Amino acid sequence: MSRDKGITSRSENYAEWYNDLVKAADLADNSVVRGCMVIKPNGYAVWERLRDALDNMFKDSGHKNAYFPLLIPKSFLSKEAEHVDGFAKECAVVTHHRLMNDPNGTGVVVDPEARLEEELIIRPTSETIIWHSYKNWIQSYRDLPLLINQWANVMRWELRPRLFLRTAEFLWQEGHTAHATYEEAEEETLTILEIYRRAAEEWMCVPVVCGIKSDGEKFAGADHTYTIEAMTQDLRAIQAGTSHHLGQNFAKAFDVTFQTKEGKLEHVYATSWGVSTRLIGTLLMVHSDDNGFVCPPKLAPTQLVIIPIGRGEDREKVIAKANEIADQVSSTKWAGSKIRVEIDDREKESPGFKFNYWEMRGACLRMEIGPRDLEAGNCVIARRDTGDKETITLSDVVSAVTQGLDGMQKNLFERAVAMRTENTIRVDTWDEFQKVFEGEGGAGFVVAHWDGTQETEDAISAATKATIRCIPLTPLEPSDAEPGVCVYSGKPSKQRVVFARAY
RNA sequence: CGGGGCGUGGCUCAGCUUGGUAGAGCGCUUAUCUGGGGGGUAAGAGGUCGCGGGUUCAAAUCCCGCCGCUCCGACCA
Repeated sequence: MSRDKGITSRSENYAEWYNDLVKAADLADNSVVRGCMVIKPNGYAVWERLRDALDNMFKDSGHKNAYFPLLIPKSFLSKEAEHVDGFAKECAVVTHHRLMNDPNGTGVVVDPEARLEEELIIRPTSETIIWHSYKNWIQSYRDLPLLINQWANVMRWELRPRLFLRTAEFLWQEGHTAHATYEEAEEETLTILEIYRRAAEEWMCVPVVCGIKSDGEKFAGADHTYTIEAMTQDLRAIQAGTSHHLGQNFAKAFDVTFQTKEGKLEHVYATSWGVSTRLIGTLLMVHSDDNGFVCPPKLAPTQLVIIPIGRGEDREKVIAKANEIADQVSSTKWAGSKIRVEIDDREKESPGFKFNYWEMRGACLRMEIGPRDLEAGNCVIARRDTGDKETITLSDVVSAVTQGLDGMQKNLFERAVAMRTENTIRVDTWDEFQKVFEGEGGAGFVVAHWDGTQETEDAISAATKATIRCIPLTPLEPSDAEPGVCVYSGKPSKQRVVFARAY
């Protein structure tokens, strides 16, 4: 009885599949305002888990949360030259503070009398407003390091929005730290990069390449940028998180100095780092399938769904048993929190409908229990990632569930690693390089030598639409770190870098 | 900013060429049978046809103007 699932298959149209998936999994809607996104409870639940995991790691490494305001004076943006270049083109601007009834008709219009003396921008990122504060917060070396994070929304006026991957408004965290030395700031950026790697790999089951961005791809206003890069099922790269060493650029722009032990006045060194709701998009693109959302157990809103089967007297008995099992399982802890269980006892929907429904929504494990099972003292547990069904005795339910969750968390990561490994290739000639990127879609990670120049990077990108995703911190294979010759220019190259088409 | 496409129940769309009482599927409500991979039957509810003007006895349909959305291109820590 396989019917149209309502989700376009990945092979048919990957972009369409993604859109269908977000809808079918009930994660988010487009808002009436282009580019803005309504995050629905099922989607927000995933974000909350991820946010909590990250927040704990930030706190454990000495960071404190604070909150800086949404609106920034327009003049602040231009204090750091590269920064304004990077963001000016995508800023929403507040020009007025009042509306009035339309004198010529119905509705309201902007009151021309209420123009702001200085226009405000809605933060595209908060460096400027934060460094304005830091100037007053920091006087002595004793005030350092200053380790602050904030959870906030930001707005970048995107012309080509896609739910979660690129929206005009998005949720994120942005860390902003100040340090006495370059080296300390460097250590901070790498500490955070490691936290991002762990969030991706240990929570999201998404393997990432940790690396440094080329100058062309670094953050506007940074000295250098570190990144974690993941590979999606359509073989593109996606930048999942960045950590920037800002040098003294912002300290100089906002005149943030501190007095050293020796009594000298010096500019502080800064970092900033962020991950956003784009991580949800990354998660979807890496694991989900043609039946819907596949969610790593640690992040899943529903880890076990129980579907009671049967009618009349049977139904009552089965539901009673289901509740008993749900209580037992949900009082058990897995990976540090109580197992999230739901019983789908809706009467009208058929069992088959519910199977599909929960698969779309990303439930990790499904328990089917009916009159036949009750008599035999059994139930059936199915796993979302593999589709495997197993009959188990009721006394083993708790261990079967925890093993199922363990197995799925492990399998998703291993599967993603395998996909990445299969689609990472080494290329040494320009002919071959171009051939790999023929056509429109992703072509995996291409690990090739690069002469280190911006001109070459631009030329390669213009010819193939592939960009340098990063220079890996740890070579993917030991030989990647050996010198060679640039795949494009033939000039000397220190090591191989990762090229890909990117989101 | 350039080029295409589309606006009709909650959703997806048909109807428009050739003007004549607004339709289908899905979803929703109620009843009933059903139930281990998207069930069946029956009865219902729900629409100023994007907005404004024009032509006409009569406009979802023809004409003019506007608005909105969307796709492609350009752009994008």
